[in-house]
Amino acid sequence: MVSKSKMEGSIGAKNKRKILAAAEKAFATHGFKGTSVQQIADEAGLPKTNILYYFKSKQGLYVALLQDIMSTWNSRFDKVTSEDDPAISLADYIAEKMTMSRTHPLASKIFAMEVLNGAPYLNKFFRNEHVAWMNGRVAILNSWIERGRMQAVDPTYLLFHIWACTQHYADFSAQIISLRGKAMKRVDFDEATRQLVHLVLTGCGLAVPQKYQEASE
Amino acid sequence: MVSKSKMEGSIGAKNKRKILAAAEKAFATHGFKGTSVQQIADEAGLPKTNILYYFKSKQGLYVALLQDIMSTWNSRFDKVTSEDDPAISLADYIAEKMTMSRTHPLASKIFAMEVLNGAPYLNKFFRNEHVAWMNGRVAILNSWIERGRMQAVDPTYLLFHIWACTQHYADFSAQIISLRGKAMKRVDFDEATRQLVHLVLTGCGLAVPQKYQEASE
DNA sequence: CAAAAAGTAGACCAAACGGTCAGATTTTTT
DNA sequence: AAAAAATCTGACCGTTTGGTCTACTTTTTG
Repeated sequence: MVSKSKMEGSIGAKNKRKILAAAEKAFATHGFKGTSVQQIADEAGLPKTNILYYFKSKQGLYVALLQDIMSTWNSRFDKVTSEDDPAISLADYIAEKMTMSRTHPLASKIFAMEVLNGAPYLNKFFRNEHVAWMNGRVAILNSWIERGRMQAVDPTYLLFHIWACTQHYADFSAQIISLRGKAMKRVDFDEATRQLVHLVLTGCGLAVPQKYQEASE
Repeated sequence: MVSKSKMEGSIGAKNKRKILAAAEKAFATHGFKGTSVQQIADEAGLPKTNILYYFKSKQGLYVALLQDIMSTWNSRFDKVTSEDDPAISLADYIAEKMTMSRTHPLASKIFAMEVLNGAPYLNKFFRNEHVAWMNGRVAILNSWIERGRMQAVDPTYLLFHIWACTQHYADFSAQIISLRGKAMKRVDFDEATRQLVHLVLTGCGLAVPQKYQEASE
């Protein structure tokens, strides 16, 4: 029989997940310094000492949370090739990122705060995996451009702009809610996605795929 | 003779400016909670007690800084009318906001952090002046659309996307520097501006004005 | 079932922090 | 020059915080 002390469903693993969820909520709302271990403990329904038991320190918990967040940021766009259709690939990527902002806004906010503060814990990740990812995607975009499948825009800036717009809906939700007078519902996200897909694809000289033209998919 | 105790160049006014500049730097780098009054004092070259003398409290200083920042965010776009040219008006607005991100990145970061944390000190501003500004600009954009001077895009989402992209260059500079391998210089900002103007204007069915097509203005 | 490992929990501590206070010094006004 | 206002400064204080230590309980293992 498999040892239970290292299983997924063990007490330890369950509590770790509970703590990470509580920490995500607290850090996203008050920042790293603005969050006390006690707050996370209350949110998780556990005594403070237990948090320090499962994670060596507050910083250790934060780093673990950051890694947890980054590991969920995989996308179908990671595996797109020069043979794929530019319009559909980009539109789907934008839609995917918009869904992320709608379903995981806290993760986006924590990432944003980390980068705002100079990304002290992400700089290594940026310089390694992230640069490699970027180079790969830029190469694909350039190959599309060379083959005349899309207009000659700068791939790097294009990706920056896609990230900026999609993440904006999670990171700046407070401003968006104030200005709209109401929160963004599912249908609003769908409409924003269509607007953004139209903006980006038209801006790249691409036709907007059918499913992003009227009703949502 | 005018009383000197209330003049611009008086000791008090000069120190207040010095403190605000130091606070901007510190808050942008470490957040509100992450910044100690002592750090601001050191940065300003003044004893800690003086900071509390000029501003009642740390929070009072933060609010004063926030107001100071918001008061510098005026734009020529505020006064654009239905008679103006959509392409030039939007392109100039984008260029203006990009310049802001290049010359005042700290202000942008503090604003971003405030909104990320739910905008507790800006909600009133959002619900009043900001909503009024928004309504006015949306009306102008809609009038352009009605007259067939630009494509029928949603003005609200369009403005969100412009803000997202332009502010991204200030707020996410750490990520951008890591991915590019080097900081954004003046010429890089000019290129990014051209790319963004092209994306947005083309996406709105507008022709890109001459001065945003090749070399910078 | 007994030993070991994992998890729970209260008491406690040193450091950091925001803020106060009283008094000294400088600048401005009359 | 004297009074008044503004500015400066060190000493000090109550609170909060991250983290440790120790002891107890539960769960897992052999």
